[in-house]
Amino acid sequence: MSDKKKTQFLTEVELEFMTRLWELGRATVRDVQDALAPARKLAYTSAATILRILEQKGFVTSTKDGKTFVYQAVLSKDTYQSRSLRNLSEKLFDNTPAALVARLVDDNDLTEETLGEIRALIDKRLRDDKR
Amino acid sequence: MSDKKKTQFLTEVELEFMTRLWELGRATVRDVQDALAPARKLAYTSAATILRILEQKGFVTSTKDGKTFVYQAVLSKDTYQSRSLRNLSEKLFDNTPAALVARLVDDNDLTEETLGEIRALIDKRLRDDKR
DNA sequence: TCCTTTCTACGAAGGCTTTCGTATTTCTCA
DNA sequence: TGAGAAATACGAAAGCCTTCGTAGAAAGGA
Repeated sequence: MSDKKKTQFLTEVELEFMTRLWELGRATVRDVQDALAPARKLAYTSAATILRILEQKGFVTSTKDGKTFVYQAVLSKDTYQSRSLRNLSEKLFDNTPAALVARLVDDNDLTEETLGEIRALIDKRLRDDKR
Repeated sequence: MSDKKKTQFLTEVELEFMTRLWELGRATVRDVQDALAPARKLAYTSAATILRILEQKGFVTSTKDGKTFVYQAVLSKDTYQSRSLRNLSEKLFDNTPAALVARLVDDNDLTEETLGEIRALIDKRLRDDKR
């Protein structure tokens, strides 16, 4: 009666929590709460609720250690990054990844160094494909 | 008493409408409704409500043509693309655009042709920067 | 003119998100 | 063993999103 698997994407707060879980690996409610930004004062029960919801949605699993739940991400960060990029490309760039990169590199904030890194990535991928 | 300017991002349906407006330029409620996918049956009043909300949020403006409102995007698609990419990079890629591109090019769906296009874009940008 | 069509204005319903409080259970150790 | 600390379970409140219906205004033709 759990995963209805309707929602493919994380809400704002859910992403915040998943980010902590991706960093921490296995973590309790307390661990995650402590890992939030210091300014982010969230009641313990609120943190517990978010993790319970994430489990209902199938994004994390829990095992019990004594009386305490230990949570772990099921959805990997890599997978979610890919999913998010595919979605953005589809919804905002006519399913044209090159257009997405074009917009990214047009951004004035990008340093020449970053651009160089990006080109190196592409070159490597093109070389690897050749094999 | 309008733009509270809290929300920087469009909701799902708002993006759907903005996409039509970006394509149409100036458009009435009826125009936008007609431009939606045929399978997407949305009541006329629903479409009118969405456009009214978009105006409240400052994403579009309207002028009156007779008794009818004509809407037009204030937020450009380019701007919104940049904003969305910056947000994704920040929230999911540790503010590292190169990591975003790395994930994109690791995606198996990308053809060699697309990769070539992307590299050309980077090269052009690097060349332009030199001047 | 007045009837019909088309539009705007507005509110309400239902669902989801975020936050938290209360009640209950479980563990620990003095 | 029993009191206190810490965890879970659950629901409620407030706010936003999406959809639509009703009411009323505006326009135009028979």
